[in-house]
Amino acid sequence: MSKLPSLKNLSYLLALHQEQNFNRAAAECNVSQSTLSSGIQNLEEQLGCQLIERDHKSFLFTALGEEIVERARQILSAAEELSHYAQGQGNVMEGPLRLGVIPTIAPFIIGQLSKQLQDAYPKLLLQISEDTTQNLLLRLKNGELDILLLALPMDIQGNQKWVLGRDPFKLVVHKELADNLGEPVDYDKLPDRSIFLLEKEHCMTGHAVAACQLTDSIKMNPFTATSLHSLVQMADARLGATFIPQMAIDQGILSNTDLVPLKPTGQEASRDIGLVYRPTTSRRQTFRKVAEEIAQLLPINTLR
Amino acid sequence: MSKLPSLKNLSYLLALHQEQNFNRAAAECNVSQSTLSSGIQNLEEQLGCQLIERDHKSFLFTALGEEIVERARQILSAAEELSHYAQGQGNVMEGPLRLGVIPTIAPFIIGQLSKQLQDAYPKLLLQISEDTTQNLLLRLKNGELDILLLALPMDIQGNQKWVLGRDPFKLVVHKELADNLGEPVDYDKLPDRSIFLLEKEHCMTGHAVAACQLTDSIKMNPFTATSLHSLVQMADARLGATFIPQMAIDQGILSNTDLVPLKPTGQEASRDIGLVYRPTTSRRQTFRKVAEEIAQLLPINTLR
DNA sequence: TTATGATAATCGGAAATACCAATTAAGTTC
DNA sequence: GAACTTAATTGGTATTTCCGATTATCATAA
Repeated sequence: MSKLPSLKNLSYLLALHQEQNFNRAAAECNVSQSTLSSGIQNLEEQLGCQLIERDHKSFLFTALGEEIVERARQILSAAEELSHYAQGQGNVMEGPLRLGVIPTIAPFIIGQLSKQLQDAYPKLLLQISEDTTQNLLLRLKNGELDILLLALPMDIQGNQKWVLGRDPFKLVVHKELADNLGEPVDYDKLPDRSIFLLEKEHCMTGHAVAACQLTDSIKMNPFTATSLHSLVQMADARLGATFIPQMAIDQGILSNTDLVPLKPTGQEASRDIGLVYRPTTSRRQTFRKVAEEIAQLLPINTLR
Repeated sequence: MSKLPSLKNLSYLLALHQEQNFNRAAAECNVSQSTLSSGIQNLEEQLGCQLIERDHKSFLFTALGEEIVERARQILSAAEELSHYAQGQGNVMEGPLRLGVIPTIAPFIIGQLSKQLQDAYPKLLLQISEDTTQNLLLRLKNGELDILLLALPMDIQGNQKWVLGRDPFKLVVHKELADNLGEPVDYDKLPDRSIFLLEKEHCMTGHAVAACQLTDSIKMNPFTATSLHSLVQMADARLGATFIPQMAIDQGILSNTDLVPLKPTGQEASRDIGLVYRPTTSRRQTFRKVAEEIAQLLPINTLR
C-alpha cells in the first residue's frame, strides 16, 4: 500500500490554498516558509501527482489539487472533531458549534435558542452567523460553519437536512384595512401593487409567493425591503399589506403597531424550517440534539 | 488548538482493536511491539483520555476508545481514498471497489455486472463478496466493504442508499399444476403447505411474503431451502410452488425445467434493489456510476 | 540599465521523533 | 515452580522535521 499523507502536510496544503502565498501560509501554520514549501513538495511526491503549477515566481492550484484540498478539509475536520470528542471524554454536547441562520429566521429564534441550549448543555459554545442562504451554503462547504438553519424547499447541494417544523405565513395589514378582506384573504379586494415583499436575495419572498398562491400577481409592489421589520413599518404606515412568518409574530414583531395578522389563501401557506449539514460530518449526534431543541421553538414542530 | 493525533498512531489503534493483541497488531503494522505500545500511549496522551483499560496483563477498550476507533476508521479510510484518488490522477473509476451482494441477487447479476464494468471502466477492480444482509452491513461498517447491493425495504442502520430498481416476484409451479390457478394466482387453489420458501436468514422470504400478501398463510411449507436453485428443484419435482424473482428467471434459472412463472397476487409483488454505502464516504461519484451500471441490469430500472 | 523587493526553492545542521532489540514485570499454563 | 505469554520500559540508533541562511527568479522602481 502506498504511504498516506500526513495530517500536517495536508494542513499546510489547506493553509496555502487559503492564503495563496507561501509566507503567509507558513505563518498561519506557525512554521517557517521552507518547512511549508518542502511539506508541499513532500505531499506531491507521496501522492504521486502535481497539486500546484509553479510559475517560477507564483503558483496556481491544479484541478486535481483543488479536489485534494476539498478532501483534505474533510479529513482534517474529522480529525479535529475526534480530538475534541476525546478531550470532552465523549461528551458530544461540548465545545464550539458554529450555526448559520438566515435573516428571516435569526432575530426570532436565536435569543430563546441560545438560552435553551445554554441551560440544557452548558458546555456547548454556540456561535451564530447571520447571512443569506447562498453565502451560508458556501461557508458550510468550506468548513467555516457546522450547521445551517434554513427555510425549505431549497437546493441544499450535496448536503443533508432534517425538516424541523413549519412556519405559517400571515398576511399583515393595518387594522382599518382588514375588515372587508375575509379569511382566508381574498387578494382581489386588495389594491394593485399593495403587497410589499423582501429583496430577492431573501428566499422568503419566493416561499411566500409560492405558498400563498401569489404567482405573478399584479398585487405585488415592485419596491422591496431588506428586513421584516421594514415591511412591518411600511404596512403600519398604511402603504399596503405584507407577509410575515408566524414565528416573527410570536416574537412580538407586531406589538406597538396597529397591524393585524390574517390567514392568507393557500392550503399550506407556510415555509418549512430545516437544519442542513455536510454529509461527511461526524457530529450527527450533536446536531440531532440541537435539532430537537430548535424544533421545540417553531410554531409547528414536525421533527420525528 | 490541541495537537492532532497522527494517522500512524490511529492506524496502530485500529490494528490493536482488530487483533486485540499488541504483538499481532504490531506485526500487522510492520513495526515492533514496543513501537506500537508507545504509539498507543502517545495517542492517549495527545487525546487526553484513556482508550484502553490495562488489566495488568491484558487490556480492554473503553467505551470512549471504541468510539474513537470508529472515527479513526473513517479518517483513515478517507485518507486512503484521497491517496488513491491522487494516484489515479483524479480518475474516480480506478482502483479496488469492494462490493457486497446478497445470495438472492448475486448469482443473477455479477456475471453481467463484472463484464459491463470491465468494459466501461477497465481500471476499476471489482471485488465481490456474497453474504447475508446482516453480515454485509457489519462488514460495511468496519470498512471491509465499500458498497452493498441489497433488497429493500431493510433497516440499513446509519447508512445511506439509492434505490436502483424493482424486481418482480413470480410464483413458479410445475406446468401440469398451473392450468387452474389463473393470474394473478388464487392461492386458495393451491394445497395447504405447498409453498416453499428460503431460510429466514434470507431477507427474500420476508419480502416475498409481504409483497405477495401471504402473511401467516397456512399455504406455506415449514421446510426451508438455502438457495433459489434448491427451491426450483423442489418445484420441478412437483413438491409444490415457490417464489422466484424475475432477475433469476431472466438469467435462465427455469431452463431445463418444466416450471412456469405466474403473476402472484399483490399490487406490487416485487422487491426493491438498492445500493447502500456509508454516509461518511468520499467516493459518492464512483458509487453513483456503479449504481447506474447496475440499474441497467435490473428488470425495472427506477434510478433517477 | 541597474537597484530593490518579493517570491519560492534549496541547503546544511540542529533538534525532535520514531523505531528497534533487549529487558523487565506480571500473569497463565502445564 | 518452570516455561510461556503478554504489555511496558529502557537505551541507543536512525530517521525525520524543522529552521535559518542562501539562492534563483521575477516585477518594479529608480
